Amino acid sequence: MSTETAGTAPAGHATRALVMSDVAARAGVSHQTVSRVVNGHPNVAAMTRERVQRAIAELGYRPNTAARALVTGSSRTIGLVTINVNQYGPAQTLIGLEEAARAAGYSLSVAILDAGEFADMRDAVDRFVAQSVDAVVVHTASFQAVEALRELDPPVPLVAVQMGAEEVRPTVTVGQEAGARLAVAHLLGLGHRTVHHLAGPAYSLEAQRRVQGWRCELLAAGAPVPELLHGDWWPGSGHRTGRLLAQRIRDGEDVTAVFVGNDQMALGLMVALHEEGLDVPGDVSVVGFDDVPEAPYFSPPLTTVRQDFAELGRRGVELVLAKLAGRDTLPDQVPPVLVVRGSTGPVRG
Amino acid sequence: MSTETAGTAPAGHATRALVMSDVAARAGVSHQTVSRVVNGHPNVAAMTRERVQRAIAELGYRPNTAARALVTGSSRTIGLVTINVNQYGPAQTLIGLEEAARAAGYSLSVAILDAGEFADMRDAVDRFVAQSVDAVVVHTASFQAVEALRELDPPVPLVAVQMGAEEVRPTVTVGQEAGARLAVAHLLGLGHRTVHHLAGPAYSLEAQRRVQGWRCELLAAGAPVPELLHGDWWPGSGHRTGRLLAQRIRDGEDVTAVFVGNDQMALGLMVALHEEGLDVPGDVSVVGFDDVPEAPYFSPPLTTVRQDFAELGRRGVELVLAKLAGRDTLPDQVPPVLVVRGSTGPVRG
DNA sequence: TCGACGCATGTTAGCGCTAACACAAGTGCG
DNA sequence: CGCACTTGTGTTAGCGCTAACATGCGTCGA
Repeated sequence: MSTETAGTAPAGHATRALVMSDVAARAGVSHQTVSRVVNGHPNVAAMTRERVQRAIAELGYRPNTAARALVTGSSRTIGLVTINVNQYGPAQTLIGLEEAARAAGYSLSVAILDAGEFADMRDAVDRFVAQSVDAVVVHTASFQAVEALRELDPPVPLVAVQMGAEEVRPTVTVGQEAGARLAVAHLLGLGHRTVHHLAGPAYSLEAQRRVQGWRCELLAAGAPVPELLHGDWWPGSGHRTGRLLAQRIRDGEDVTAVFVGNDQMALGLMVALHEEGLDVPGDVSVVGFDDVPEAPYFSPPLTTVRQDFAELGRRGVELVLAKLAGRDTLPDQVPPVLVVRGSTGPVRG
Repeated sequence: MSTETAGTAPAGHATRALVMSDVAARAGVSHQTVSRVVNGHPNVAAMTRERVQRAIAELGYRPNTAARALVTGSSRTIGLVTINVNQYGPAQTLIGLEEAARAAGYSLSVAILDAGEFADMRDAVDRFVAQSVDAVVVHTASFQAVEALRELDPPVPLVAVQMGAEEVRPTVTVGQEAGARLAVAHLLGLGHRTVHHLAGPAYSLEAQRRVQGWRCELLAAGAPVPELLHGDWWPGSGHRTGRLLAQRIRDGEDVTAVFVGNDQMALGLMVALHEEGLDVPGDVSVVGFDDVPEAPYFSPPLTTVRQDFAELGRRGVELVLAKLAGRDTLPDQVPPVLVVRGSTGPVRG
């Protein structure tokens, strides 16, 4: 038998040009049979299958993704459009997504947008489509991005993650409103007459959702709704707002509790309050949002709303898989959890 | 002339099956001419080129990446193997990489390893090779990962970023030793007799490099080299070490300056020192590493060594492009910078 | 006993693109 | 004025794989 004629590259690891027919030759079958084995088709004799698998293992063969993508139209890749991966949340979500995608046999291709701009978004999605991705996951939460998404109609499933705009598409979100209400309820429960809110930037849907939750909970409790404050997610804006609030307190305004849109701003805010001679939580209670790993080590340790970002990513992939399998899907929500630490306390009698 | 016969999908955005010959038909040329225009070949008449470009624009055509990859063997994609993207540094580097890659017309495909294990690393690189990536960038710094890399010999350029093992391959790093020496020199310059060091985990090459820098600088200054302490990069381990050091100080040990392997551990450490009634920088000066965005808002604001992670990513791509262009490359270093804030001060007289 | 059927496998076509060659028309030079 | 050479364009082959059809053989019910 001329089965072993493929003896040119036995355990090759330097020059790779292994193709399916190399494996076929070694196993003494046709390339199609190798293809069947690789793809798990049922009608292959057990012995043949084994022989082919051995040949694959011995040669270290991997099917060429491009060829496969060309003929099937699928590259077993998911495209991710995201922003601000330097922030804790998006980074964690990325990890969850990649892990779940890989577990399901998909690769992850990423595009990081500078701003959630229409053109960038469209371009990123177009690129992914040209790459024959099987699905696109969008992880951004600006109004612009949502607008851009509405105009888009890619020929592959598109799922949104943490968009704050559940109506748009199949979406997974952490319940932003629910989280905000948790925070506000906690503070009101401690006896605070009302709760101020330092929100994220106006373009952010997530920020807006948290504002809604904050307002609802206040209204539900019959508490007055103070003027809304805006930051940019970064510590510096929290710091500036802290100074501002301290000034207002000196002016006699009744500020005893602040719900801050994320942990980083909460950090800046608490530092500013300290600098102004105010005690947290003695004078002002502070609640953050996210529960970053550093939060327990802020001074004082930050009470915050935990979002399970990695789970968000995982569910995003689940949603993708469901869509690809043709199953119909409902918007999904990961519930937020309030983590009480030292930055909140009863209102000073 | 039957130039306009491709009138089926004029401004299509729903069902996409646009291929090169659609464009060719619309422009009244052969598909090869379209290919030439798309790829910028010189021998195309200006008028023809323009006509084709108009057809492309009108139809919204994008060449199919898979088909291109199949024939050229290049997918204009860079594969990134990375770890711990939830940490500030790797996340920033990812951003820098993606941005630079996209600017150069490359996509970025990512694999995030749970641990820098041999099998995982090999698997990730193999997957990338099967995907016809043009190059692989490895961003991890464990000994295991470096070992795995040594065994690997992928048929595409492989560049390492921040590996702490410059000898292995073309590499870009932030000067870890230089950064550590900066920190130690700063503290010694403030009059501290010696500097303790809370290092990152033992498996980390970066951590080891910083240890080397710390030790060298101490030896060069003729200062005693205290026992090395190890953490795991996270705030909790900094906190535990802070308690430990406080105990030692109570026991009479001479600890007035600590150089900590990253900012997160420095945060935990400072908090523990406070809890134990010690003042920073009054009793103990602390220097971190990384300069995370929160560092200016720690209590006290953290003196730290800034690494330009995004620049690292950008240079990584530069190195890739250089390799692809056949240019030979030297290991590259991004210089670290000491940022002095409030956590360091002169030794208490 | 024989045709219908199922199973294991082989053969062929073609996914959308680029590379290599083919060819017609124009250009320059001895 | 013809030959080499350039320029613009078309035609053909084939990248590595999967889908669809073809084939050959054993099994079973009528």
